[in-house]
Amino acid sequence: MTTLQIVESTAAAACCTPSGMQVLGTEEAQGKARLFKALADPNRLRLLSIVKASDGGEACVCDLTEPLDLGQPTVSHHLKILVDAGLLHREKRGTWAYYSLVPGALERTADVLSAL
Amino acid sequence: MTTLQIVESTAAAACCTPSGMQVLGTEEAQGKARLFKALADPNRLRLLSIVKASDGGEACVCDLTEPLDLGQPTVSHHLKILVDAGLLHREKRGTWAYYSLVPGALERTADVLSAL
DNA sequence: CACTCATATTGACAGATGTCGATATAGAGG
DNA sequence: CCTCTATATCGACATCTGTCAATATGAGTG
Repeated sequence: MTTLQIVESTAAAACCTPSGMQVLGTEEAQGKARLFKALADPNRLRLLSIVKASDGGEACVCDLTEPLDLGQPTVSHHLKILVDAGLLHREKRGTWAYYSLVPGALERTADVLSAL
Repeated sequence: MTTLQIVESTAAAACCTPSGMQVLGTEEAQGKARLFKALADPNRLRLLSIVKASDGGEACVCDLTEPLDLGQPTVSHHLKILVDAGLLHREKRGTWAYYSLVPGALERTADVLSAL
């Protein structure tokens, strides 16, 4: 039975683990779980994938409804979750809403795993 | 409106995206979502973190119950989910069950994100 | 075998989540 | 102003999920 030190980085930036054995604190874990919750749905993964592969790196809702075979309200709902998670960026131009990957967001999420 | 090619890698290994614009297929997305589902809980993230930081890279249930402030059945339940997701390895020695990170599993999961 | 300790499984239940249909909002064009 | 068209929000519903208490399993020990 080893004693582990629990680290709660109160502020946002959880950078460069100092040293010693440290473990995710409750608050940190909640924040990171929120990120993975956003990724924990096949349709949302496909949304990210389609947006990433789209011309110009952006897509509007009407481009996303058909390939997912979901209703428009459902797609809007998933997009909102991805935006709230900081993974997608939303820009309204005229009647259309264009969604694009937040630069580096996926990479930062990947780093969370390596840094676990 | 751009036409995107949907790729369904029937077999397991989804390596080296050939070229062109490609998008996660339904089946692939489900499999990958299952992975992230396992990570989409703060207590499971803490479990991974504690196991990783533990002496010898392994911990038994009794080491994990207290820091999480959860009942033993609940911890067992979370551990099972992580094992089923291929993230943790379970080895029974005597009365105790020792859990350890599956080597490279977190890194492979991180790669899924970059490869989205 | 009887007893204990560590872990797993079961059943129940509250709360979260994904989906849809209906409706609201809001910009573009007549 | 009225009408499209694109998107967002709302309300409802079935399903999934995290948690616990109770119980089962199974190894070690007297």
